[in-house]
Amino acid sequence: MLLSTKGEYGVRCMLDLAIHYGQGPISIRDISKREGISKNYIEQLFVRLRHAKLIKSVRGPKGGYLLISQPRRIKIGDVVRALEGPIAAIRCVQPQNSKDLCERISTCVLYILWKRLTDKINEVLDSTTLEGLCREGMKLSKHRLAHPLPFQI
Amino acid sequence: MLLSTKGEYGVRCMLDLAIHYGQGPISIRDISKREGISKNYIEQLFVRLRHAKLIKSVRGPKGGYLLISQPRRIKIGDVVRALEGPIAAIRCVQPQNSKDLCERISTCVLYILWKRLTDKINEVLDSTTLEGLCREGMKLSKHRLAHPLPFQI
DNA sequence: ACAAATCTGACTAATTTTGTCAAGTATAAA
DNA sequence: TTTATACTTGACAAAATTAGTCAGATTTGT
Ligand code: FES
Ligand code: FES
Repeated sequence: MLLSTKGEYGVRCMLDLAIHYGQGPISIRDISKREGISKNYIEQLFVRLRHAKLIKSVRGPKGGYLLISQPRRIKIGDVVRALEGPIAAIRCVQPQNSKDLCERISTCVLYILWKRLTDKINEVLDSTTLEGLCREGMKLSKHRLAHPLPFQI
Repeated sequence: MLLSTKGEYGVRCMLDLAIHYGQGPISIRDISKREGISKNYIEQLFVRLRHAKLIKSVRGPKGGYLLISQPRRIKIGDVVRALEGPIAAIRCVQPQNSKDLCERISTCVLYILWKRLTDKINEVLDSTTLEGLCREGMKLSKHRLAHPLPFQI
């Protein structure tokens, strides 16, 4: 699997924030209820997202989290990378420490393949924004008017 | 990371077999030396590859492993899936057991994204064959004639 | 018989994942 | 000013996965 629950849940939470964009701070408690993800775990994810400057926090009562910029400006790739670290097919394409380095990169035919795959993955993730997902979701929900929310997550 | 060392090393070994295709059985000992991967670990990987009918074995002295079909017939996707199981962006796209299932698939806007990403990944992996890699490798080695092998792994 | 090789299953240390928990700090509202 | 709300931080830990290792059994060419 490319993503762990960190990435999966984190993107879900960011989409939740995007849906409620412009409505003031959204509390973790509310997100937790809607998405069915543990409050404590969301806190952990939001540490990373805040550190990556994708969200900001408001403390105190009526506080919560907000997207730091418009949903149209936030690429899913940014969210995923903030949560999971660099996305790559194998280690040597995005080396994190010295032991990830291959010495034969310049002549390695497989490196070319893994690099091509890595680029494709990031391309897909970076060609989708939170706003794009919101729009797709609204289109989906038009076909199922019974549902109370604008669309399901 | 999309692939663990199982996938990374396994593809390396399969490419090694492809390079020596038509030269009779190749022993794990030789592959281990060339690729710098533990003999014991390669044995484990080859269990999966044999079970997936990608390689066959010849026992006894002068024995070893051979590709079961021509390098042009073997897609990297087949190799990777044999080693790592189904390749997917997140669990619910290729559910392995009941707890991987999401109940909201039909209305989930994120499922659409993860599915698109998963398809793209498999598309890249399935559009490359072992022969393709061999050819690319030979092209690379033409530019570095000093090297003893046809090309480096 | 012997040696070269595959084959099998058990075992394990290290790491990552998937969280939980407790004790803080900041602040808006009463 | 008090209080309740909500973010913040760091520690902790069970479970799963990764990345192998190892011992022994089996097969077979010479
Ligand atoms: S696998 Fe890293 S350079 Fe070949
Ligand atoms: S994440 Fe599985 S259906 Fe939405």
